[in-house]
Amino acid sequence: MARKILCVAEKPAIAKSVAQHLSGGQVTTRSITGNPYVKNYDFDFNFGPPWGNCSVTMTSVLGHLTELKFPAQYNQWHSPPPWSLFDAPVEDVVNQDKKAIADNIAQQARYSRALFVWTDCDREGEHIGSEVRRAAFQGNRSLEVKRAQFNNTERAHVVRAAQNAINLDERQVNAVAARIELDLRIGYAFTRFNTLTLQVMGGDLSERVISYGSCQFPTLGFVVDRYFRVKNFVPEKFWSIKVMHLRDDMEVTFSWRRHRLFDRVSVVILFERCLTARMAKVTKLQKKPTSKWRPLPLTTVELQKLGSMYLRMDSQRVMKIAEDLYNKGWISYPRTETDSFDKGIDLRNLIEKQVQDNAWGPYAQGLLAGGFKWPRSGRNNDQAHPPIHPVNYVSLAALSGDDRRVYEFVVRRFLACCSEDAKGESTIVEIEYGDETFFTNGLIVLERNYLDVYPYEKWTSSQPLPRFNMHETFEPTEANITEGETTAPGYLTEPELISLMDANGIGTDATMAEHIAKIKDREYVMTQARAGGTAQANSTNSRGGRGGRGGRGGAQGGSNAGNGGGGGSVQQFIPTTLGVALIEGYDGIGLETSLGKPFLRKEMEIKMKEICAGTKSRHDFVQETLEQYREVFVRTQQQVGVLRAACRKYVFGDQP
DNA sequence: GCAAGGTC
Repeated sequence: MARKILCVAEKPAIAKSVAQHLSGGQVTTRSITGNPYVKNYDFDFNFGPPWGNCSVTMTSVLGHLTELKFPAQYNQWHSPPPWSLFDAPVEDVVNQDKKAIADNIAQQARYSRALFVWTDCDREGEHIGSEVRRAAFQGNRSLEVKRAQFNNTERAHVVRAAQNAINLDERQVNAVAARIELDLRIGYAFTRFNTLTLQVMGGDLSERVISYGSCQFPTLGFVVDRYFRVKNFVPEKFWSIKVMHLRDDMEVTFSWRRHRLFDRVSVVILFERCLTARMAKVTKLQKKPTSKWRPLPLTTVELQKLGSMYLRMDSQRVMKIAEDLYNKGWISYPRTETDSFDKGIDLRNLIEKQVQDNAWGPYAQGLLAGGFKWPRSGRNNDQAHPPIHPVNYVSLAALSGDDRRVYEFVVRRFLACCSEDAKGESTIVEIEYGDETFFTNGLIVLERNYLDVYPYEKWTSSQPLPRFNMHETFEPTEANITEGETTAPGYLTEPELISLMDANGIGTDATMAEHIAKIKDREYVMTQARAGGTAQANSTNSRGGRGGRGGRGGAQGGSNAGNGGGGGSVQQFIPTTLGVALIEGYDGIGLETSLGKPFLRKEMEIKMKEICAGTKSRHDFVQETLEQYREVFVRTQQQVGVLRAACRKYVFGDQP
C-alpha cells in the first residue's frame, strides 16, 4: 500500500480525537506491544493534493522520546572532574521506557510514504516532532515529512490542518536542542560541584545532594529574597489627616490626597492650615458608570495561583487534579498559556452542556437565552492549546473532594468568561480644605452579571453617600491627625512565587509546580501556614524604597491581590538555613550573573527566541551560554571559601 | 546521587 500516511501526535488523547475527526468515525483501534497508553488508529482520509485519498495510521508518543546523556565514562562524580562536563561528549538516546513507542513508529513507517507530525505547535512540540522523525527514519529512510498546524481539536480545524501541512521548523528544533544541552551540562556540572565541595564540611551536609538547576535556583532565590526583605524590615512611622463629616445621618470619611507623610512636623503644619481655613469646599463631584471586568479565559498559571488563593491547594495538587479531570474527559488540556478563545470554537455548545447542573445550570441557561458575550482576549497565546474549559458535564456528586472543587472552579470561571462585566455607578467627591485636597468614593453595584456565577470575587456597594453640591462650602464635623507604622511584608506565598516565576520566564506551565516541589524536596525551603489565614496578598504598607531594606533588588514582579476564598490558610515559603547559605554564597561571589538570580535563565529564554527568529545560530548560542556559566564556575572554584563561609554561618550557626 | 522538558 503505497498511499499510506503515518500520523504521530504528542499524546494519546490527541491521536484519538484527531483520528476520530479525520475518519468520520470509521476507525479501527489497535494496541501496541510494550506500552499500555499508546494506540494505533487505522482509517482512510482524503488529504487533498498532492496526497489524495490515503489509508492512515495515527499513533502518538508520550512527550519526548529521547534523552540527552553523557557517556558511561562520565557517570562517576569525582572523575573526570565536574567542569569537564561543559565540553564532554553527549549522546541522544531513546529512553528505555520509550523503546516500544519508537519501535512502533519505525514499524508503521516502513509501509508509509509520508510522516505527518501532529505534536503540539509549541517549541517543545517541534523538537518532539524531530525525535519522531528520527524514529520513523529508522524504519524508512525515504519518508516525506510534513507537519500539521493546529491549536485545538475542533473537527473543521483538524481537517484543515491535515490538508495544509507545512514543514517542521528547524529553528525551533534547534532552540530546544540547545536548551536541552545547556540544562544538562550546567545542571550536572554545578550539582556535582556543589555536592562535592560542601559535603566535605560534614554534619548535615555530608549525605545530601546539593543540586543546581537553571530553574530551581532562581526559584529558591525568590524565596530567599523575600525572606531577607521581611527579616531586614525597619518599620517607619507615618502621619496622615482624616476629615469626617456628618450629614443626613450619614457619616462620610474623606481621605487625604497625599495619603501620608513620613514627617510629623509637616503634617501638623498642613493640618493647622486646614483648621484655620475652617470651611471646606466641594471642588469635584463626579458620578460615572463603572464596571468590574469579567475574568479572562483560564491559563495554567492562573489556575495554579487561584487554586492556591481560592481553593487552598498547592500548585502540584491543583495540577494533578486538573490532569485527572482532563484524562477523564471533563476538562480541556490543563497545560496552556493561552488566554483567548479561537474564533472557531463553539462556546454555546459547551455552555449548553452545563445547563443540567442544579447550581449553575440556570445561569448557563440565562447565557444561552441572551446573556452570552464572547470572552475577552488576553495577550498570551501559545498557539498550541485553547484556554482551560469544561468539555463535558459531570455531576459534582460523581466527583470526590478536591476534584469537585477544581471542576466547579473551571466551570464557573468559564461561564464567568462568557458573561457581561459587572456594572455599577461610582461617585467621587473631592473637597479643598486649607491648602489640602481630600476625597471620598461611593459605589453602587447595579448589575452583578458574571459575579452571580463566580463567587470567588467580591464587589459590593459602599455605604451610601449623602448629597453634596458642587462649590458648596461646609464645616467638617471633625478632622484629625492619624498615626501609623509601616509593616513588614509577609513571607512569599505560592501564588506570589508562581507570579514571579512567570514574570521572569522560570519554567513552563507544565513544570513550575515541579520546580517548587524540587526545592522543597531538596530541603532548600519549607512551607508553613500563615497566621491569620486570609488569601489577601500581604497588606504591605511599606512604600517602595522606604521600608524594607536588604532586598537583593531587581527581580520582584507584581503581586496579585486575591479576594474571598474558603477556609484553611495560605502557605508561605521560608528558606532553610541551607537555602539561605546557597543563595548568599553565590551572591557573595559577586558576579552580576549570580546563579541565585533569574537573569541568566531569562537571557537564555531571549536567545532561544532569537534562534527561532533566525537571528542567532544554535552553535553560537550554546557556546556563548556555556562561556558565561564557565566563568561563574571558575570564579566559584576560586572563591569556594565564600560559599563555605555562608554554610558555616547559616547551616552550622558559626559566628563569623 | 545530578537538569528541564514533555506525558501516563
